[in-house]
Amino acid sequence: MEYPFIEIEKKWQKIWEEKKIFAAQDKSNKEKKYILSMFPYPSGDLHMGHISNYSIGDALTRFYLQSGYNVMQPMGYDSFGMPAENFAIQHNSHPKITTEENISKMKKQLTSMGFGLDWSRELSTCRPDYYRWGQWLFKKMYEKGLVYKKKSFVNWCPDCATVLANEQVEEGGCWRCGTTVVQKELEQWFAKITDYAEELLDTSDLLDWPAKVKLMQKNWIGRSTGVTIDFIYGEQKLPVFTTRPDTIFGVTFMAIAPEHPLTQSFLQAEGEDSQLYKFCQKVMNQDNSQRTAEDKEKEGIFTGRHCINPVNGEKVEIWITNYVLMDYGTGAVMAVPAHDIRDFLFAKKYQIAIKVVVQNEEKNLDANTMQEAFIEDGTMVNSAQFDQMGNRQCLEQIADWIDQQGYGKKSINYKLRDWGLSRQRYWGNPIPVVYCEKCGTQLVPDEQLPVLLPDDIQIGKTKQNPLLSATEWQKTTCPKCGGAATRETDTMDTFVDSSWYFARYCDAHNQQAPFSKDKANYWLPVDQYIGGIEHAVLHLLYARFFHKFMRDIGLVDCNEPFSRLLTQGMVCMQSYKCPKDGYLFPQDAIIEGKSATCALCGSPVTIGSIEKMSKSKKNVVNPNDYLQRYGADTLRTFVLFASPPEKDVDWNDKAVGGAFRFLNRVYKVFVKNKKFLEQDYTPAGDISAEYKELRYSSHYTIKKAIGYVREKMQFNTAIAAVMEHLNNLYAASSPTTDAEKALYKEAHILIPQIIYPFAPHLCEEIWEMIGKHKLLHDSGLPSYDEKFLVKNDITFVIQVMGKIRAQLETTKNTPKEEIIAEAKEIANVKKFLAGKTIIKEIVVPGKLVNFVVR
RNA sequence: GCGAGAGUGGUGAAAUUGGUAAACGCACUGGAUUUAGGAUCCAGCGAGCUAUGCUCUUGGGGGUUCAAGUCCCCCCUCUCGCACCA
Repeated sequence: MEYPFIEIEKKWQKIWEEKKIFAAQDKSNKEKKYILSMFPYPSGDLHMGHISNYSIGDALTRFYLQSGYNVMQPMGYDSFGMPAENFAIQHNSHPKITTEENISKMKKQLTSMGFGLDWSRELSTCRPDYYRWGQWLFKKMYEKGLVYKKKSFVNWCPDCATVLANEQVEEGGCWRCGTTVVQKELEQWFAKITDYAEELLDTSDLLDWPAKVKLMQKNWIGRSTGVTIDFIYGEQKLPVFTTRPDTIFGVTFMAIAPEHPLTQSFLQAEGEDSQLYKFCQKVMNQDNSQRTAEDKEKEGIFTGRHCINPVNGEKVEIWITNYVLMDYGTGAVMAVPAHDIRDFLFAKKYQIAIKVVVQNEEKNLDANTMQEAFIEDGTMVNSAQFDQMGNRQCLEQIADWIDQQGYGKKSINYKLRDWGLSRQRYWGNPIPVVYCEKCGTQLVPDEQLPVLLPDDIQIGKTKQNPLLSATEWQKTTCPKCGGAATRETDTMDTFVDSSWYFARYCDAHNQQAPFSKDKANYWLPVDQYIGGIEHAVLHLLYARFFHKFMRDIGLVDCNEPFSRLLTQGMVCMQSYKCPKDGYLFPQDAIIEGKSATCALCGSPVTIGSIEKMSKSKKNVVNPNDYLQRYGADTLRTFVLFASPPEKDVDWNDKAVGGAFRFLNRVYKVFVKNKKFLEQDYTPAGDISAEYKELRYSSHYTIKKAIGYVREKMQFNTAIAAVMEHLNNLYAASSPTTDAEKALYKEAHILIPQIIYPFAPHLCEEIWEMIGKHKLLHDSGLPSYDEKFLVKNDITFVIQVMGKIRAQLETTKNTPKEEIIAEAKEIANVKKFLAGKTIIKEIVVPGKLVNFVVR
C-alpha cells in the first residue's frame, strides 16, 4: 500500500494558498525571520539544485513558523540577461514573452513542491516596476560619483558579444560560455566598488558565513600595504608601487607594461617600424590568459631610456616587459633581481645588473654567483644608513623615510578593480543616460523613469547590440537644453539587478521608492541566505557593495545584507561523452562494468568525471519524474536526508525509495492508530520498563532533532533521529495502562510536529486525521523534559587498559565502589585482571569504568 | 607556487566535541507472506581468527593520554579558490 500523496499534496497546497499562511506581515509583535534562497533565472524547469536549495529554505521557514516567528520567504526571478535573450532567439520569439511563459511554468513547479513562498512579494527583474528602481539607484550612484564612464581595456567575450567584469572571467574564459576572453578597448560604465574595498574587507557583521567565502572575498579584494615611490623620468614622475621598500637600494631596472602611458609616448617617438613598437603590439595582441600563463617566458625589450631612483640618484634602465600588468598597481615595477624571483629570471636572461641589498645569515650572498633570488629575510647591505639592520624590522622605517623625504608615499593597493557594468546586449536594464551634443552626458529625469526597453526589436540577426539599430528609440531630447539627444544603448550587468532584490522584497510594490525605509529596516538583514558557492566573489560581493551604498544614501540602516549564509552543495552526477554524439544523457549510455557504449550509435563512451548537473553536460535528472512517482514530500525529505546541506552530493536515486518508505511507515502507523490517537489520556497507572524506554525515545528525539535543525541546520541527522524513533514506536507493544497510553500517543504526535518542515503535506494530513484543528505551522514545536532524559538503567562499559572487556547493567544510583566491585567479578574482566595489579580505577559517571593495570 | 578544506564499511553518512566507531538510510544476503513484485514484515551485514571469545580497523607514520575518528608533529592523496599581485 502506498500513501495517497497525490491527493494529499494537492489538497494542502490548495489550503495553504487559500489561507495565505505564507504571506508575511510587515509589522508584527513576533520576532522576524527573513529566509531567502537565491532567486533563479527562469529557465522554465526547476533542476535538482533548485529543489535542494529551496527544500532547505522551506524547511527553515516552516521550522521558524512553528517556533513562533514572523517569517518571510519570498521568491522572484533573475530574468534579464543572456540566457533569456538566447532562449527567445532559439524559440524564435521575444524574451518578454518567453520569460513570462517560463516564469509561470516555474511557479507551478515551485507550488507543486509545496514550498511556502510569499507570492504577494513576487518580483521579476525584467518587469518595468522593478527595473525602474534599478535605474533610479544607478542615478543615485552617478550623483554620488560612484559610477563613471571610462575608456579602457576590458574583458570581451566574442561569443556573447559583450563586456565582462573581472569577476566574470574564469580561467581566461567567459563564466557563462567558456569562450576565451579577449581584451578590447572600449568606453564603459564602471561602479566604484573600490571605494568600499576597505569596508568590504570587514566581515565582522557576517555572523555565520562560511570561512571559505569570507576568505575568497578577502583574497579577491587583495589588499597589500606598501609605498608608492616616484622614480624620475626627466620632468615626469614615474610612480611604482612596492610592498618591499626595504629593497629600494637594490633596484637595477624599471619594468613597465606595454599599455603604460610612458610606453605610449616612447612608441610615438620611435614610430611603427621600431622594435619597440613591434614588441608591444605582439604582447598586447595576446589575450590575458596567454599572457599570464604560469609557464609564460618572461620577455622584454630595453627602451634605451633611463629613469632616476630618487633615494640614491642612480640611473635605472627602463624595460618594457610582458610580465607587468597595467591593471595592478601603477603598471610599472621597480625591479630588484637579487630579491625577486621574476626580476631575477629576467635580469639573468637579459644580463642586467644584480645588486644584493639583503644579506643572508651565512653572509655569502654574491650577485655574481647567486643562482636564484634571495627572498627570505636577512640583514640590510648596500643601503646607506639602513645597513646592518634587519630588513623586516626596518621595513616600516624605510617606508616612513621615503614618505618624509618626499620620494614617495605610503600607500595601500588593492587587487579589486572597479566593476564594469555596461553590457552590449538588449535584454537588460537600460542605463538611464542620454548624450546631448551641447550638454554632454545627462541623467534621465526621475519622472521619465523607467527608460523602457523597446519591444519592437530584431534580436539574434547579428551579434551586435540590437539597441544600436533601435534608432527611433535612441532619439530623445536633452533634459537640460531640450535639444536633440541620443540614448545610451548599453544595458546594465544583470548582477546589478540581483544586488538589491533582497531589499525590494521588503516592499515589493512600492511605486514611490525602491522600498520604504521602515519596511527594509524591519526585515533586513536577511537572517538566512541560501545559495551556491559559485557566487562567492560575484553576487555576494556585489550585493554587499550595493547594500553599503544604499545604506550611505539613507535607504537602510544595517551594514550588511545577509547576516547568515549557507552555501549549499551542488548536486552532481556522472557525465558520459560519446565521440560522435557528444555528451550523453545517462540513459543513453549502456554501462557494463567499467566500460560504456553509446545507445544511439554504439561507439565506446568515455565515462567522464562526476560533475555538477548541467543541461550542457546532459547529466541532469528531472525532478518531475520523482515528483510523479513519489511526491514532493519524499523528494524534499530525500534531498535533505542525503547529506549535510553544504556538501556536494552525487545523485543516486536508489535512496529515494528509502525516504518514501519512511513517510509511508509514518502514514501507516497513524492510519492504524487513528481511533486511539483521537482520544486523550490522563496519565494514571503503572509504566513498564518498555514504556519508560519509549518515553525516553520520544523526549530524546525531540531534543536531538530540534537541536540539529536550530543549531546546525543538519537536517540529515534530524531525520535520522525521527527514523530511529519510528522504529522504536513500531517495536513497542500495545499500551496497557492509561499512563502508557498517554506515552504511546505522545510518541506518535511528535513525529508530524518534527518532520513538518521536511514533509509538510503528509504531516498536515495526519495532524488533521487525529483531530487537530489548528494547522501544524501554527501548533508550536513539541517540548521535551530533561527529567525523562535521565535513564534509570544504565549500561556501563568495562575496560581493562582501555580495551572493552564487558558491559555491566546497573541502575542510576549505584555507588561508584559498588560498580567497581561488580565489574571486577565479571568473568571476562577477571580474566584480564588475573595476575596484575590495579594501579588506577577510572569511572566516567554513567558511562564507563577503566582499570589500569600493571 | 600560495591559500583553504577534505580523506570513516560495498555505498550516502553518524559519532552527544576526548569515553562502546560505523547511529539512520541505500545496496546486498537469508527467511516469512504473496499468483506476482520495483509491495510489506523479520533476521543478518567492517575485516580476520584457533570464535561464549580474541585481534585488527576512521589515508599513512609517530606522539600526548587510563582512553584518540576527535588533540599535537611529520608524510601521502584528492577537491576547491587564487595565481607573473610588484
